[in-house]
Amino acid sequence: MKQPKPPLVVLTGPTAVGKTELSIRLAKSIGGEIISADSMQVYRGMDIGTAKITEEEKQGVPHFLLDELEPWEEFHVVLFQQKAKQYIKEIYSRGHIPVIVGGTGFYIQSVLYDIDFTKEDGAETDRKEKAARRGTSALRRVLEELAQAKGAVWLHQELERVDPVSARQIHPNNVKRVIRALEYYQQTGEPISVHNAREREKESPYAFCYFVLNQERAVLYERINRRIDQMIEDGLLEEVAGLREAGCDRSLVSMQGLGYKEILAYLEGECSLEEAVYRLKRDTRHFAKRQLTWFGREREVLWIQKEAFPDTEAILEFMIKQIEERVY
RNA sequence: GGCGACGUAGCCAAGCGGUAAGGCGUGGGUCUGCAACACCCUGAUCACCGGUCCGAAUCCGGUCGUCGCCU
Repeated sequence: MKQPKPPLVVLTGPTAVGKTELSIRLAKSIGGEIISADSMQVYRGMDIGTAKITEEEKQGVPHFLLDELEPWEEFHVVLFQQKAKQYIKEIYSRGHIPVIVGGTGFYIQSVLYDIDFTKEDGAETDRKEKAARRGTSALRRVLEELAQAKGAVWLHQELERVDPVSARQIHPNNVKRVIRALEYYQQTGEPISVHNAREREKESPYAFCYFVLNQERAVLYERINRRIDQMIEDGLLEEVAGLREAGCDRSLVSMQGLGYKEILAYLEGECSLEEAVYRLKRDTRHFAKRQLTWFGREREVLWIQKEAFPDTEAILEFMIKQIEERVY
């Protein structure tokens, strides 16, 4: 007799496609509680630039992983996964269905396939460094310095030596990933390519529905452009200026978020406001495109092409039907 | 009407006789502890016609177009 898998609903899609609004309607009709899978909305005080849902818009639906950290705290997949799993458990205990909503595909993947991040001891050994250096491990720092001093090609050759499979998969210029692979190998003695291959085979522990809301590219881009103009009107400049006064600078992961790094560049006199807005729009469009490629390679995804439905009601109906078939 | 400048991919733009740099945008892709990150791939025969030359985007002539100045 096999245990029935617990239910899980995922609603994602490129930025500005309209996930938030739909998520509330969905959660209300299936008795769901929402877990945000968004690497920037976890931060307090970053509201306008992340297009965070307001209290009012939540309409009483519980939300998690929103406003849980200060902008100078670190956040990454592993943390996300830990917290999300905890919340999922709690939601089950209330007899509700967890609905993961957000555009960070990597985060979604980490819980959906319960990717194993525990092999490494990095998190332990770094603890004392963490406070000072934003969680950058000593080993990682050494590798970063080596990359700086000896160059990307040299570093890549080091990887070639210990993990030729990864070396072939990671472009030499992608220093960040080369470092990660090297770091993994040095900490575990196992090539990360072996780990990745293993994790990739995993079957999800959940009975899930993975919805990707999408719409015609041109329309989406238009929405993005408009949304950014709106953010400026709503006071994005003030929001970023406030964070800056609070001591946030561009070295913070949070300040690398779209809308923050561009406006910070403007506030620091690096470019005109017009230029900053132009870059922000462009980078956001690029981001949406990258999100779509990501979802395109995920398995078992249910695409919802907006223009194929007459209205939101019809989309909701489709989603509920899918959930009934697959999740219960 | 006259004089001058210019006309290179969707846009910006180098080249100035030897067989088309680069940037941006666009499109595609990678990603398993920084992921709203990082990274990779992606296009033209040079307005048109004729001439000179072994060879022309590059020189000459003409046509068309754009811009500026002048009457």
